[in-house]
Amino acid sequence: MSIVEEQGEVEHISKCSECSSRNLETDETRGEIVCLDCGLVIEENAIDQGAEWRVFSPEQGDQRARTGAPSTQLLHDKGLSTDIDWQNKDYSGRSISHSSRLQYHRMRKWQRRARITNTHDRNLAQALPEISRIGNNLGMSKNVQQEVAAVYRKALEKRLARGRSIDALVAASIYLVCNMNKLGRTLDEVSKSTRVGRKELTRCYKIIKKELGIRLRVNHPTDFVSGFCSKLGLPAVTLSRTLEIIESAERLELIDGKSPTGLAAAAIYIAANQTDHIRTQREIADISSVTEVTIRNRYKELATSLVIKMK
DNA sequence: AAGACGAAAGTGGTTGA
DNA sequence: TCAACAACTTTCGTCTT
Repeated sequence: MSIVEEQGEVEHISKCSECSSRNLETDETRGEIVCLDCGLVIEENAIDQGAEWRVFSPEQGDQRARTGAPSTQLLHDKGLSTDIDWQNKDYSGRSISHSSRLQYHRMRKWQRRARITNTHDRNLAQALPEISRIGNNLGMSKNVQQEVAAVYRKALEKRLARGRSIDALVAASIYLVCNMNKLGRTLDEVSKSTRVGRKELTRCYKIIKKELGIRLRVNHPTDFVSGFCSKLGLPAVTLSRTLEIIESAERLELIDGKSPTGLAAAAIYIAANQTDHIRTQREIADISSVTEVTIRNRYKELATSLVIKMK
């Protein structure tokens, strides 16, 4: 047995809690662990605990290892500033004299002040914890949160914070990164967990996207399918049937101009019906942020074009 | 009674002049 | 900047199971 196995990995998930299958897949950009047999999302905010560099031999490991935590976008100074220890001890652990103590006290005070100097830093110091908080709330991995922080920094450099609330800019950065990584988070989800209204959110989102010159592929219905199926507790058969339906819809050019969430919801409605895991239009509407009416219209359209008979 | 259906009116976003 | 337009939502009465 190797050393790694002996130590064991804390809380390592090896089995699906639903069907006990060991056929699991880890999606690191999404921060999700998914069961390939029943489609259940077992872990939503998995954190990538590995090192960010790769090692092919023990010597390389020694060479590449370094002291301190890796630099992070999630601290306003990227975790690179100096800390003055709070204990009044010298390097060998002995207490220091009264006059030195006063001197260190003054140094600590100025160090604290010097860290956050300008409005730029102050803004970051407020925004970055917010990104972590909301990111965790939405089940985003640390990697993705870092990406959000990087986008936010760029937005700040372009002076986009002028006259806008920090909250709105944070929310927009989050939504943008979600779209960049095809994480399938809806506008509503982001809006709800950030206290930023839809209108303000889309406004900021567009501005950042334009100013940073970010081009995105338009959201595709398939981006939402696994998330929706999981929320509805649907098995893998239904999931794959849904994907088939969307694929054929795409061939018949029924996709363009329609909302991807609506299409995903309708395809799921049909697939659930066909695979005997029936869900009502209401149930699907609730989790997909589209109305029953839209699901109805879409699924009627799909059913007639694809010649599908419902039970 | 629950779920599905469809009509009608209203809303917000996109496009093109 | 404004009007036209398609997609979508809300609301509500009716039908089906």
